[in-house]
Amino acid sequence: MPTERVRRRIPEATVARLPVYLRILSEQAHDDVDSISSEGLAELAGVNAAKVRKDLSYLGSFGTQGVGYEVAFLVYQIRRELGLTHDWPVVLVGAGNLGQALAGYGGFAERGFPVGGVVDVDPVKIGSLVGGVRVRHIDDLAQIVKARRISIGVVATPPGAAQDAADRLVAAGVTSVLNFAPTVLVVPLGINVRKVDLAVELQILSYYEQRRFGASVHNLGSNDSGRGASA
Amino acid sequence: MPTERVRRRIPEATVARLPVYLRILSEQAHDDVDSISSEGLAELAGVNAAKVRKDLSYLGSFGTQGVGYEVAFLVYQIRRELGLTHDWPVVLVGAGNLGQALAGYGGFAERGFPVGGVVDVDPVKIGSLVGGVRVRHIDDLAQIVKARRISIGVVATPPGAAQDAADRLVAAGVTSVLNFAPTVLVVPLGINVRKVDLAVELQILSYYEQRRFGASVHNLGSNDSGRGASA
DNA sequence: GCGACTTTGTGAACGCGTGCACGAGTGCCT
DNA sequence: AGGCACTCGTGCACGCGTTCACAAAGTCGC
Repeated sequence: MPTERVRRRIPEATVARLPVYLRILSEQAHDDVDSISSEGLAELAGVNAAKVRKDLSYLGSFGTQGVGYEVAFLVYQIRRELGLTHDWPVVLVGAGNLGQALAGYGGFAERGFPVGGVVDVDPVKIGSLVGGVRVRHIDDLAQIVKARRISIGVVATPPGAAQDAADRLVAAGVTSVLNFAPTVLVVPLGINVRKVDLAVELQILSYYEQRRFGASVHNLGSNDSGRGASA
Repeated sequence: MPTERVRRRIPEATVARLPVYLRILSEQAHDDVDSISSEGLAELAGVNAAKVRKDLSYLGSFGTQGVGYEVAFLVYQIRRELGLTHDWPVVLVGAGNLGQALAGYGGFAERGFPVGGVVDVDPVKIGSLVGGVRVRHIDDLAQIVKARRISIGVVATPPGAAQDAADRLVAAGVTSVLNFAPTVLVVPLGINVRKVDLAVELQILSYYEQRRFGASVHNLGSNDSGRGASA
């Protein structure tokens, strides 16, 4: 451990939960709560208390036995670990129905991900304002990415154009992609992709709904889909 | 195994992949491909071939050794397993920015999840058309759910109203909830909840972006975020 | 028909994440 | 000062999902 301390690898499952803890803790801080136990945080997050403690232990030993965690300090530590100490401008590819909603959502900038640019291929859309940002041609992508030092791209195109959008984003220098198109993106090694797919989510729900009646009563009783709280 | 054959439990991870397989297979069928190997399907889905075979084996033994799987037949079987042999109308709570985009998206109805109703609390929005559906007051929720036999609800409200929306959905008889609000929903046992949270996804990407530079070069090389294909 | 080739289905090993249980540290009350 | 109640951090065992590897089974060419 020289100047920069060597950080241990954090399990992916834990990384996925940290943002949830962060949001809850931020709310608690806003409500002037200054201390919280793993039990309390666990209940608000809908998970096991032991899991909360183990998750937080990956960041360091920040709790005080007999008391709990100092909310403000935890917020700071999680934000630091998630890299949220500075903004991450994103570039949005696709100014259609979904793209406009995302740009206009506002929750982006608020949480540290301002829309640094919106591009599209459709000449009709270019020049129009979407979420306060002027839509530019997709050929300007590389320029926008470099000028604003953007490393996260959001794909909100129709399925057929998604792979091309991803290719252009990667070519432009983006290293993380959030994909809203119902398409499997193929990207070079080292590029991080996450997907948000409404149809998939609905079809998963459909499976459990169908199973609710299709199987025997015995199965229904032991159905694991009945986790009390979820998010 | 009497009249209805007893179906073995399918792992949650597999259930989450089946919709992806289904989409790819549907595309292949549309392109007049009538046979596909686990290897071929795996490449298109960005996963391991063995995983594809094991996933499909939960549905039954549908492949032919030396040949592969008949695309049309697989499509039928997966659709049946996911409960997609009939439509699942959904009710949308919240006719704001996101709600309108979702209703207008079109991909819902196309994939078997027609918008059977849209409700909101805002008197200004009630009566307006969103995605071809007239917005009604949230007090009509139970009536809509019962009339259309809806079992899936979509929460697209601001965070503060999400829990109330979920409570009303459950009270109205909905048994599956898709939550777009950045809130942990607490629901009774037996109710299935899935979440779609943009901020969480972006923050996860942020973590790996930050880690790309923060840690040592050694860590960078063995960074598991570099999975080649993803979706 | 028969042999070489292809591909499935699955047993088995491995690795990761979850949850339990408990030692150890901290604050509070008497 | 001492005891008690509370809570963290973590070692450990368990279970689930992934991956490998291979026998079984089918196809294709000759």
